[in-house]
Amino acid sequence: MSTLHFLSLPTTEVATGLLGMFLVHETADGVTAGRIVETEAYLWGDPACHAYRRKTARNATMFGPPGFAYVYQIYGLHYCVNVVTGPEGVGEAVLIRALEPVEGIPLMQARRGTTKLGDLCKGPGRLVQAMGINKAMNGMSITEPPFQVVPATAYPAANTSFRMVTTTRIGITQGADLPYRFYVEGSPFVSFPLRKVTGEKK
DNA sequence: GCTGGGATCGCCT
DNA sequence: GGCGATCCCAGCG
Repeated sequence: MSTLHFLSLPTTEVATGLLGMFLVHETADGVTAGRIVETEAYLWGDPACHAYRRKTARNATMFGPPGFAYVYQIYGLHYCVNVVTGPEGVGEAVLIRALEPVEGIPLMQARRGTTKLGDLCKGPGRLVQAMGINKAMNGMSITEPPFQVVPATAYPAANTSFRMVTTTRIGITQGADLPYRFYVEGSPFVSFPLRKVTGEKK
């Protein structure tokens, strides 16, 4: 199954399936890559979803076809990156919340201003900074270079089995009880391991 | 045309 | 664990 085909699956399947896959960004400064260890799904009809009310200039990317990056600014100073899912016309996406640093760690350290491995990509704003993602990348394809999601098979050394934990999402007020957050059990790179756990599988 | 709130982070205690 | 930084835009008028 191609990456684009995978990203065309229902949003919660994409959110869970992205765990263990890799996010790769090639820039003039070098390549950075990380294993996705934490995601959140934002669905149609979900009050926490940016596309809940209607299509606007800010959330327009979410209404486009799947396989593109939705980058937005939060709290005036941080950025978050999502993978757009759902068919064109439907505003759904998966927020990437944490990565395990895999490639280009010195570059991540320089961008983040810290050498501590556990602080490089733990949290949506941090991973955006570590990967060199910026708001100009809103609407960019996330299935081909220089910015792409790649299957775990691309990094066999880091392709280890894991169990998935399902919890409620972080930092939202609307839809706070919905079980749409997923992470790799036991990973030290997950942003908030302790949270209301609603399920576990895989 | 104004106002308030938000899918966060880092520094302080 | 608490709080300040700081900006885009939706909602209302």
